[in-house]
Amino acid sequence: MDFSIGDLSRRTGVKVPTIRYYEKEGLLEAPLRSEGNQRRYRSSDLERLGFIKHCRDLGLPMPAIRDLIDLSQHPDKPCETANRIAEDQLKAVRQRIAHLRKLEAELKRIATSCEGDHTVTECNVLKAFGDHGLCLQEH
Amino acid sequence: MDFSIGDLSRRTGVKVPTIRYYEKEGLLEAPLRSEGNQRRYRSSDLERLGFIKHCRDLGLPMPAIRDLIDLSQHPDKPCETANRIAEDQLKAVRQRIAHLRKLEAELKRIATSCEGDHTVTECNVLKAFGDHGLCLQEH
DNA sequence: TGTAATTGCTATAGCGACTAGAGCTTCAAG
DNA sequence: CTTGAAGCTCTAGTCGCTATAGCAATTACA
Repeated sequence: MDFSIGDLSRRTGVKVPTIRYYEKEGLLEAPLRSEGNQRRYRSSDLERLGFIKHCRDLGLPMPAIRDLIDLSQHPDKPCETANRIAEDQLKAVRQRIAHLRKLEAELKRIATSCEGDHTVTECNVLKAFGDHGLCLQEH
Repeated sequence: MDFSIGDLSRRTGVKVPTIRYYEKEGLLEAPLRSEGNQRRYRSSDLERLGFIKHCRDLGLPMPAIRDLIDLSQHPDKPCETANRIAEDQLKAVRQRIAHLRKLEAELKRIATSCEGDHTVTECNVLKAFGDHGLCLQEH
């Protein structure tokens, strides 16, 4: 019913300094302290931190997480904002995948352009790194 | 035959402060200066900056670019290092794609979990963001 | 109860790769 | 010759942590 910051860390997989950082940034509320000034958390904090962790794992930036937390404090509001955040993040992830796929294609070409042992002067890899014109597509 | 930093910027698409930053970091050599202390570049600098730009566009971190530049200064060395850098980057890109694909799947599920108008209390999107247990796979 | 190991505290600085701003000087065009 | 754009240096900010220093509190075990 009452965890140290280390307990919280072990249970969520979020590192101790990161937990303190989240508190400073206002994602976690400042908890009560022990007589010796150490943080003492309750299970609601554990839940909150788990929420944050999952969101971070999904790639949400901290302002988006803040918005979601604010939203969850107002149970009667419509949940459009949550939907929009999820959709925006999905779009962002898809864009990043598309970009990385292009990079993958170029890097595959570059990495296989230099067969066998060469010296630097004749190295196609170095040439390919230097010359955007050799690329198959924009990236 | 002799460019200002702005010329260099326009020709390569690298922003002016970024060019100065590359110089500070040793990726670009410090160029000669005009009488009024402004940087004057030659076409070799243009080439070098183009190389750096292309590498950055391909996602190479600056230390890898430094290694490639060092390598290109020693034309007689074997080009293994260049090959390794290209392969490492290709591997890294593929890993990131794999990770983002998992995120994409989860976010798709989350973003479509809440049909129609709800209030926050009944919002499946918020629930899904909070609960890793609902995920279809690890991510 | 003593003490040693572990965990906790605050505050500050560093990471990577820029980007923004302040306050000044130089340059190019008309 | 003036005006406005472009250049200069230096510092600080971005994001999401992570590391370090130098302490204080807690816990485990003898």
